[in-house]
Amino acid sequence: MRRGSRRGDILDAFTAMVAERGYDGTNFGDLAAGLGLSKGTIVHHFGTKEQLLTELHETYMRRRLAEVRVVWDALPGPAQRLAAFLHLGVRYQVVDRTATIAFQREVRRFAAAPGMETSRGLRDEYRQLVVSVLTEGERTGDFRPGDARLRTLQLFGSVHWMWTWFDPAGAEPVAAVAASYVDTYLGGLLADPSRAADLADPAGAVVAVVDEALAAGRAVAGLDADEDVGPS
Amino acid sequence: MRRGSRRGDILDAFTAMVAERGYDGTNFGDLAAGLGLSKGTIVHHFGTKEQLLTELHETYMRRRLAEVRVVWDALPGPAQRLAAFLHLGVRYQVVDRTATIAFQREVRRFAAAPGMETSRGLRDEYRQLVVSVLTEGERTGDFRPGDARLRTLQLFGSVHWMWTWFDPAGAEPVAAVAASYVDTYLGGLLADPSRAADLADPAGAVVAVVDEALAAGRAVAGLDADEDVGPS
DNA sequence: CAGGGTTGACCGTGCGCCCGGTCACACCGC
DNA sequence: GCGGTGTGACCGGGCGCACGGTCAACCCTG
Repeated sequence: MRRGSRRGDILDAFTAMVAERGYDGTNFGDLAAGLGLSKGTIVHHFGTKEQLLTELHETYMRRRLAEVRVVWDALPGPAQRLAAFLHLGVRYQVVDRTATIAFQREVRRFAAAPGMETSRGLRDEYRQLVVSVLTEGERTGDFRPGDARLRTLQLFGSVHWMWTWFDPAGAEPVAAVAASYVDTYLGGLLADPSRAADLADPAGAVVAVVDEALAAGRAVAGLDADEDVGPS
Repeated sequence: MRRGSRRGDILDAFTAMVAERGYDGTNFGDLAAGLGLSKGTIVHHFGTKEQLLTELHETYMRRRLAEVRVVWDALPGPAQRLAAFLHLGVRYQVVDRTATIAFQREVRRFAAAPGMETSRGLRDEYRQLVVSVLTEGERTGDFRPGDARLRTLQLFGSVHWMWTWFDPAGAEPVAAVAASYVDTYLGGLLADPSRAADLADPAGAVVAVVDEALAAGRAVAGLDADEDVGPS
């Protein structure tokens, strides 16, 4: 609505194209053609292709951190918090799908790129939150002792791999995937594994908070519907 | 040492470059320069860049399936087999590192590409083995009931994400990572979680078989040392 | 001398980015 | 109200380059 709606359109289209084709496969020509404007206009707004990517990454991570803040405040215990993180991670395959794919498919490649310091900082912040939840849970005795960093990376891996196979139009609903992941993962961590079922339950308290966080996030972003962009 | 040493050299160099820069970042010019020959020679041997990638993928998957066959024969129970799969998956970050990174960093992108049918078939075969181990283990009562496919994908995810962060020269030895992953994952699956520690143990029976399988695989490939190629 | 291995000049294409310029509009003193 | 001045979105052609791939000729080796 404001000045710069054009800018937003360009970033959105860029995001969609990166999700479909990857960064290298995305070019100004097709992007401009799809938007009905010229290559020069895109350059005018963003300067370089790299800048487009930087903004994509930063806005993405900021949305994620905002959501985490909500669950963090609403859920006290480390077990609930960890379960919520996992539920959230899985939900991104549907909630903010296009951006999620665009972001996840090549994160590693751009992690060390110049100009990406900010977004890398945000990612570190996110990861650190999970690590601290794990160490906290070990301290309280909720979790069996173990390496918090490795466990974090194990969790991140399963979530970051999802864009690879998950089909939002498929038979398997996201909630079911999240439930399965939480059940298995938390089952392996909890000192009392019988608690896992409750934390995984799609109708349980944890998921209720997760839904709330996602709704809040969508409100901030301006309720952009998540279209069904499938990567190629 | 290998038949068509020239061809082998080119494929090895290609693999190393893809691991470092990705497929798009890999070009004939640099590749040829690095090998001390001309672009034309590479084209003469392989025809297209795509062909290089196809061979990389197929040889990679064949090596992996050969290893799996060894553990499959040596280990009877589903719990042991599953643990061995995970140990193997983690070990690839060191054993066949360069090829592993070249393979994993963009698998998804080329999954549906024409000419990749064979390698995709091999990947399906590999995945199906894990799924069948999981269903078998559920039948025998070793594992708690759950969705075998989702659990497989969860496992694959954590393993496929490793190239992203694992540093073979770092303080954390692979065996420790594997132990942690197995302990957590199997702990979440087993009807009797106390069995997990034994399956994860780096000095245990499962790992012994895994080592054997990897040694056998390396013998077939012609004992190429695994250099420390770090992705960028 | 046959034929595979190798060369290096060359081609066509696609892409990121630049740049001179148009146009609509807001703001100004008069 | 009106000419003048500035601003910023947008255009579109094109430069320069890098890359995948071609090709005709050369050089060994058996």
